[in-house]
Amino acid sequence: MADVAREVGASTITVSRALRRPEMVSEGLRQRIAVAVEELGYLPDPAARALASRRSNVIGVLIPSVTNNVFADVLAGLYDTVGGTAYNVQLGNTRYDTQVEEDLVRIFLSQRPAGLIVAGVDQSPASRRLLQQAECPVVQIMELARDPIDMLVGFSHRDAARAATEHLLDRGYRVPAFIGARMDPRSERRRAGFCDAIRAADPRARIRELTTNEPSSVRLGGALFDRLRADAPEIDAVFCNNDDLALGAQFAAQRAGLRIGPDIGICGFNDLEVMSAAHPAITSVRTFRREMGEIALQRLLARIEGADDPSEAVVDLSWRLEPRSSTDRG
Amino acid sequence: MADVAREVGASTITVSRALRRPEMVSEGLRQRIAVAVEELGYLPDPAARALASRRSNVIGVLIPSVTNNVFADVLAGLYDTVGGTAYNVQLGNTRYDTQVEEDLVRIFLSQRPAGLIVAGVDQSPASRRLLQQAECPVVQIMELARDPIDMLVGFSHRDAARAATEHLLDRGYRVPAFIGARMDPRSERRRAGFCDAIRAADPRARIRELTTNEPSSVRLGGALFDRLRADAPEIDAVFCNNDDLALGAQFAAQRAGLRIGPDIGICGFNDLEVMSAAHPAITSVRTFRREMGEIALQRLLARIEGADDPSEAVVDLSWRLEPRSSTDRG
DNA sequence: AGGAATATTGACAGCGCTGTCATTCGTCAA
DNA sequence: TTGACGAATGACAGCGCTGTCAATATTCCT
Repeated sequence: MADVAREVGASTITVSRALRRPEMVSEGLRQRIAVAVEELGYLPDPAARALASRRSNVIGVLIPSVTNNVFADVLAGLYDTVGGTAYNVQLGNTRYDTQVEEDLVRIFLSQRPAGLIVAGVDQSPASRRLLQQAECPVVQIMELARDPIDMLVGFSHRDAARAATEHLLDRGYRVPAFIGARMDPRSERRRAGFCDAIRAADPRARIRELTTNEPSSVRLGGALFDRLRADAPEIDAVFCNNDDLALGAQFAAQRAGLRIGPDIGICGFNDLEVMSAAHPAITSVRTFRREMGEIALQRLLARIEGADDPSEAVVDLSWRLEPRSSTDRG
Repeated sequence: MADVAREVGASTITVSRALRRPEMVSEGLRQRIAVAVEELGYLPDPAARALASRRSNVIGVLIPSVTNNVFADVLAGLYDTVGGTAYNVQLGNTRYDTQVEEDLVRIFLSQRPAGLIVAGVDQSPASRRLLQQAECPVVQIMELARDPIDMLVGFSHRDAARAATEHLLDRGYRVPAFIGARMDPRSERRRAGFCDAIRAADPRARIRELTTNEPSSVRLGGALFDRLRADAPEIDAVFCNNDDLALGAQFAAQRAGLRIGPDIGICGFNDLEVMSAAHPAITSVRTFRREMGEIALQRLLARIEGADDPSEAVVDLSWRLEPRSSTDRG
C-alpha cells in the first residue's frame, strides 16, 4: 500500500480510503490510485485489515455436516453469493454436536467475524448467549422459530411433513409409516408433522415408524424399509425423512416385487434432483436449499454494510409438495 | 494475552511461546500459563498472529464446484482432517474456469496461506508459476501428472476408465458407448481411457459417444442415453462419465423396457453410495475421494510442520472396479 | 573450580493496515 | 470582506501478536 501511495504521491491513508470508501476521495486521485493498484498488482492484506479495524472479513458458517446433500446445496448458494464480495466464508463442522458447536462459536467469535450463519435453532444456552452478545449480525438457517437470535431464514419442517403425510392419506393410502435416520432436531420435527397428520385423520391411530440415529444412506433406506415391512406388513405407504431413504425404500420395494404406487406409496423429503428422474419418479417435498444459502448471506451482507433496518428479520422460504408416480395408486 | 502474562507474572512473549512451542517453556510456567489461559478463556487473535508471523493459518482449497458429490466427499475428508488442528480451510470456487482459478490463486497468496490445495493439474501457466514460487507447500489433487507443482495426490482417470471399458468387453458386450457431461479435463481423460480400450480391442472400431458440457445430473443421463440409442441402436453397453449419468441411464433403460444387464450394460464412475444400493446394483469404478482429501491435507500439514523430506511427493490412490448386476449379461 | 554449553526468559520493534483527530483549502451567506 | 462550513487529505498511534537478539540462570564437562 505504501508503494501505491508513493506512486500517486498521496498518503497511505488516502489510498486506504480510496479502496474502502471511494466517495471520500476526489475523483482524480481515486482514478490514479486505481491505476496504480492495478499496475502494481496490489492486494490488501486481510490480516492487517482485520487487526487494525478490529473486524475480519470472515463469514462464519456452522453446519452439522459437509457431505450431506442438503448442506452441500446451502453451501453452493452461500459460495455463489459470497463470490465477488470482499468476504470469505469459513465453515465450521459441528458434527451434529451442540458442544462442538459451542466451541466453534467461541473460536469464530475470537476472530471478530463480519457475520455468522448457524444451522438450526437448537443451540446450547451458552451458544445462544454468545451469539446474542456478538457484535456481528447472525442468521439462523434451515428452520423457523419464534425467538430468533437475530435473523432467520428457513421453513417449517413440521408443516411440510404434515402436508406430505396428508398427501399420502388423500391419495388413499391407509397405513402410512415413517422412516427416519439421523434423527436431528429437524428430523424430529418432520416426524412430529407426520404424527400430526396421522392423528388428525384418526386420533386413535397407532404410529408406525422405524427410526435410527445412523447417518442416512440409500442402502439404509432399503434396510429400514425391509425391517419395517417385516414388523408391520400392513403398511401401504412410507414417508421418508429424506430422499436418500426414499430412494433406498423404492429400490427395496422393487426388489420385493411390489408395484411402486399401487402396492406401496413412497414419499421423500427435499426433492433432490434424482427424485424426479427416478423410475418411477418419486414424490417429495421440495425445499429451497440453495436459496436458503443465498438469501441468508444476502441479508447478512446487507446488515454488515449498514442496513440497520431488520425489516424482515425472519424469512419463511416455505416448501412445495411435488406429487409423482410413487404415490399414484393408479 | 497480556492478561494471561500478568496473571502468571511472565512476559507476553513467554505466554506466546508456551502456546506455540511448549517445549521451550519450563514445565511449571507452562502449567500455570495453561491454567490462566483456561480461566480467562483466552483465545489468540489469528489476525494478529498472521500479521506478526507473516503467515496465516489458512489452508486455501481451490475446487471447481461445491455441490458436486465428488468434491463434497473430498471436502469432507479435508474438514475431518483439519478439525482439531489450528488451521482453517478456506474454499475457493473456480467454477471450472482457469481464469477464475488464477484470480483466486492471487487472492489466496496475498493472505500468505499456510498451504494450498488445488484440484486438477491443468492450471494456467500464470497460476502454475505463482504456485511454484509460493513460499508455502502446495498439493494438487484428483489426478496424476508427470510434473507436479509440488505434491500430488490422485489417481489415473484414464487407466480407471480403460479398465471399466475392458470390463464391459470382457463381460461380452460388443458395442459399448461413452456418455459424458461436464467435460472437464478429468472427464476428457476418462473418455481417452474409454477410447484406449475400444481401440485395443479393435483398432478400426468406431467410437460411439455422446457428450455435453452441461453439468451432469441424473435426468441428463437419461436424456443422453435416449438420444444415444436413437442415433446408434446397436449399442449394448454404456460407460458413463459419472454415477449420476449412469443412474439416469439405468432409469431410462428401465423406462424403455430394457433388462439391465442382459439387454444393456451400464457402468458408472466414482461408486457413490447409491450405486451398490440401486436395483439392480450398478457397476462402477470406486474412487477414494474422502481419502484424497484426508491424505492431501495430512501431507500438507506434515510439510508445514517442518517435515522437509518430500519422500512421497506423489501419492497414487488408484481405484477399484466394482462389478455388479448392471454389467451381468446373465 | 572454571568455563562452555544449554535452557529459560525478556526487551524491543514492527508486521500492514485503519480509527481518530487535525489540517488545509475552497465556497458561500451575511 | 469575513467567518463558518464542508470536502479532501494527512499525521499519528496502535490493533495483538511474533521474530530477533540479548540476558540470565542452570547444567555439564574437564
